[in-house]
Amino acid sequence: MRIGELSKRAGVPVPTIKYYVREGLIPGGERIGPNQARYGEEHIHRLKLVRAMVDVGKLSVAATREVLSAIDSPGSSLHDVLGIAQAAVTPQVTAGDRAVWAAAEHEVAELVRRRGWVVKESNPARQALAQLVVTFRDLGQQDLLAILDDYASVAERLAAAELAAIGHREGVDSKVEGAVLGTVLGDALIGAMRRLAQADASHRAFHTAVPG
Amino acid sequence: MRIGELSKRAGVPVPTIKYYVREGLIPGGERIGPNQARYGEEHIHRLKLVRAMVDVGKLSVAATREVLSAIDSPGSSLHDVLGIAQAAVTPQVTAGDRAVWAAAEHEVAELVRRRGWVVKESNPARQALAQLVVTFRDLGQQDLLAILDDYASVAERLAAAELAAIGHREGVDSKVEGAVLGTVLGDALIGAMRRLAQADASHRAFHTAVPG
DNA sequence: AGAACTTGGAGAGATACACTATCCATATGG
DNA sequence: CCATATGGATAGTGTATCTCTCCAAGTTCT
Repeated sequence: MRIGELSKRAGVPVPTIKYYVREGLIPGGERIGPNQARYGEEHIHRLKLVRAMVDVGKLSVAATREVLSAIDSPGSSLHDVLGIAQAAVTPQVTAGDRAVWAAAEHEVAELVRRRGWVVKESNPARQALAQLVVTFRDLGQQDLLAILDDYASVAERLAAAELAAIGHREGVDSKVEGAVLGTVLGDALIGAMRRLAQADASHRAFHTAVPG
Repeated sequence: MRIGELSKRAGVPVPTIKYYVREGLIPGGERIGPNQARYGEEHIHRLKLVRAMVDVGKLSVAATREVLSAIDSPGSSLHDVLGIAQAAVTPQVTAGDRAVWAAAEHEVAELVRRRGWVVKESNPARQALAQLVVTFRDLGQQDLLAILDDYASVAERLAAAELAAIGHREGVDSKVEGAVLGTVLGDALIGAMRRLAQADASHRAFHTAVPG
């Protein structure tokens, strides 16, 4: 198939496909002439994958490229690919006050220890969580930090469920893709779900309690 | 205090403060002359609030303005403010295939019914979730949708914990701010937590299982 | 008092990102 | 055969978030 058909079937404009090829997100077509190339089904899937990460998962094009190249690299394990995907979706934090920051990092380390989690010191999610802790404190919302453990136990359950679902699959490639998509799209998924549950909880608390 | 001191104490550059005032995120100082204005402690807090939403919560300046004006408006209830905050953090979806889309929306409605949740038809989280469902399907990851109910029950628990924590507070303003920050920063919080738990789960599954 | 600096306000410029548009020398297809 | 499509490269667009510059009017230092 040529680029026009690829564009139609994947629902992506031709110039955008060219852009993605330039940026290294998808491989170019198989060259069959000086200005002709052929594309296959795998290009369609790859294109959908890119759109899922960029549009739905809100990854930048650069982050998407990193995740995809991790998926592509043949030598890396599922665990490694997951680490790269996590790094790509975790925003870098902006540093703040030294002492406050150190305290927050220690608090995160303490939580990890309490849970019995094995997490590398270098995992960027540590800093991300520490920044949240600092932010809540700084805004006088320290009482909300009491539910950190609720978040932790819930996260544990989600991770287990996700990994179990992926474990049922056959083939490493399929597992890798599932794990990465779980990481990238899972944020949006739990976010949307949280909002539905929150709307319901808020409804219960503030409407049914006030009859007439 | 003048703008220079405000800048130092809040950790925000002077031009950025001016920009935020222009954009209506923070009120201007109390005018005490043709080119003099005075700022108070409340400006510091407001500025920190803005930075938390923009930097940590990744809200756009426009979305931040909407959330803040909801907080400011005296007539609205906690439930209303929560709805506005939710709308601000929920990304608008890009439409796709009609039939597939309707099926996904129905699936979401079914989940909501199964859970016994009371959620408005207009809640944007419905579309967001439907888009996720469509995306997973489109990528051949429909088996991952089996854990939707896990996500739902977990979300329920989080919403309850959050509302309970806020319920302990005194004063409506304090509750409102807590609820909004829970909504806006909660996404980042569960995201970071999920990554830590996932790293641990992945470690367990793929490292301890392979001795030597 | 005079010099140097700061302020408020507004418009212009800078930077980054993710596309789009244009061009042109080939190919293709009805 | 000739309008249309293609691949590849370069340039341009739109959006968002600052950041810079300017100026007249204060303020602070000495």
